[in-house]
Amino acid sequence: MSQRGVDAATMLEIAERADVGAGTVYSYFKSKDELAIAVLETLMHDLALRIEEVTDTFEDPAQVYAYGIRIVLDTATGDAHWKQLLHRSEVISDAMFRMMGPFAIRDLRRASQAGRFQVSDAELVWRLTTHALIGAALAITNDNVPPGSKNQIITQLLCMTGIGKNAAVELASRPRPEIASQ
Amino acid sequence: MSQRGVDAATMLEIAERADVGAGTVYSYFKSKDELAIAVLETLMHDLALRIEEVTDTFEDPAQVYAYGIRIVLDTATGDAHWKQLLHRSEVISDAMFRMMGPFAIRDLRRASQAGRFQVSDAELVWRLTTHALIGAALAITNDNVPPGSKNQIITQLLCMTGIGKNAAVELASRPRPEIASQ
DNA sequence: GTTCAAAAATGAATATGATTCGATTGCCAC
DNA sequence: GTGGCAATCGAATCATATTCATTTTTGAAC
Repeated sequence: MSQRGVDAATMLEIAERADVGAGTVYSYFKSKDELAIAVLETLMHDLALRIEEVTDTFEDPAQVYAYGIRIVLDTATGDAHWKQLLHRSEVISDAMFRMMGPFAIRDLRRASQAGRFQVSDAELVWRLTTHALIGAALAITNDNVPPGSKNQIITQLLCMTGIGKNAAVELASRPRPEIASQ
Repeated sequence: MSQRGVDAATMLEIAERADVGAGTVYSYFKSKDELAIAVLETLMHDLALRIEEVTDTFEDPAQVYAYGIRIVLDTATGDAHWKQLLHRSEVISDAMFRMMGPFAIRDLRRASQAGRFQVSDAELVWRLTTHALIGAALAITNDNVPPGSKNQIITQLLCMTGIGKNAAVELASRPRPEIASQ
C-alpha cells in the first residue's frame, strides 16, 4: 500500500492497489494524511522491533541507543519507501518520536543510569534527535550531504547525550550486526 | 505578502493582496512552492542581518553562535508569520541552512579556532542544528514541548559543537540583548 | 432457503485550488 | 499616430481530495 510513498500516490491509485473503491479508503482513514501517518507508524514500529531483536544481546545500553539511530539513518537513506516519505519530514519525525520513542527514551535513561550518558530530559533529547536524524537523511537523499558522513552524523547526535566527543566517536564506529530485512 | 503564511493562503488571495491578476504571480515565480521559498529566504536573511547587528559587539565567538540560534528559536515560536510556515519544516530548515549558513558556519569556525568549540565539519553541524531547531520550534508551537525548555534546547544543540555540557549550560543562560524588531 | 435491516463498498459528482494560456492592456521608439 | 513588445489579466483547465446517494454484501432470524 505504500510502494511508492503515500504522498506521491493519488487516493485513486491507493484505492486501486488495495482493490477497493475510491471512497472506501475513507471508511478506514479520515483523510489522506491520516492514512499516511498510519503507514508511517507501521513502518516505524516494525523497524523498532527489528532493532530490538538485535540490541537484545548488547551489553552497553549506550550502544543500544547508538545502534538504533544508526539503523534508522541507514534505513531512511537506503529504503525506497522511506525516501519518498522524507519530504514530509515533520510528519515522519513525529511518527518516529511516538513509535520509537518508548524504546529510545528507555535506552537514554538506562544509559544515563549506567553512567554512560548524562541526559536530564530524555524526551527532549529524543525530540531533537528525531528531527535532526530525518533532516540528515533528507540531506543525504538530496545529495546535500555525502553518505560517507553518516558516522559523523551519528557522532554529533550522540554528543547531545552528554557522552563526550571521544566516547561518541568510539560508539559511532563500533561494528554493527546486520538487521533482519523487510 | 506573507501575512498569514504562504501555504495557508491561496494563490488567488496572494495575487489579490499584491493587486495583480492570478496569472501574474507566475511571471515572477514558477510555482507556489518557489514563491514560498522566496518569502522564506527573505525572512531568514532579514533575521540574520538583525542578529548580526547585535552580535557585532560580542567578544566570545561561541556566544555569537549561541545567541543566533536562540533568537531563531524565539522568533520561530513567537512570530505569527513563522508559526504558519513551520509545518513545512524541511523547506524552512533548508532555507535557514542556506541563508543563515554563511553566518553560522563562520561563527562555528571562529569559535573553533578560538578553542571554544571543537567542530570538524561545520556544515554538517549546521545542517543538523537547523533541522533540530525548526523541529523544536514546531514542537513548542504544537504544545509538545513547553516553552520553558528553550534554554535546554539551546544547551543540547550547543553540545553538538563539542563545547562540553557545563560550558553549554553556561553559554545558553547568558543574558541576551534585545533584537531590533520587524 | 428466504427475508430483511444494518454495514460496507462503490464511484460518479463535488469542491478546492494550482496552473495555463489566449486575449488585453500599457508602454515606448519612431 | 502606429507597430511591436512586454507585462498583465482572469476565465478556463486540470488535478485531486473528499463526499454521498446508491448498490452490494453480510449475517441473523425465521
